[in-house]
Amino acid sequence: MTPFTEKVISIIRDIPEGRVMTYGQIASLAGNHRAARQVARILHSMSKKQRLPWYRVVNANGQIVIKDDTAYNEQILNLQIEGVKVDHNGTVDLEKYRLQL
DNA sequence: CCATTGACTCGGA
DNA sequence: GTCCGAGCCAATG
Repeated sequence: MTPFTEKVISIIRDIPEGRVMTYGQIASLAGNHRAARQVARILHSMSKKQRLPWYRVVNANGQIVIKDDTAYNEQILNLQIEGVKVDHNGTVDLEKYRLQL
């Protein structure tokens, strides 16, 4: 692991309910604003081994972009449970739910 | 160890 | 609004 990875994980764990963050935002906080992809990758691999609210992470457009359909639906479901509205495109209102720092 | 991949992002046309 | 190209770098094989 790298400090970057751990930082990303801790940041994600701190995302409160009903809020979301973008990959780029997290990457930036973790030290590399260009490591958005790694953030995504970390989620992909870590979510299998740890409990992370990975579903609170969306891309820069507030849209859920994920290949695995099962996880995709799961993400939307979890967000809705927390009160985040997701439209039929799998997009959330960033202006409203994005966690500002 | 080297090569490929990818839940991304940004800027330009 | 769209499409394209390039950057970035950890994880995987």
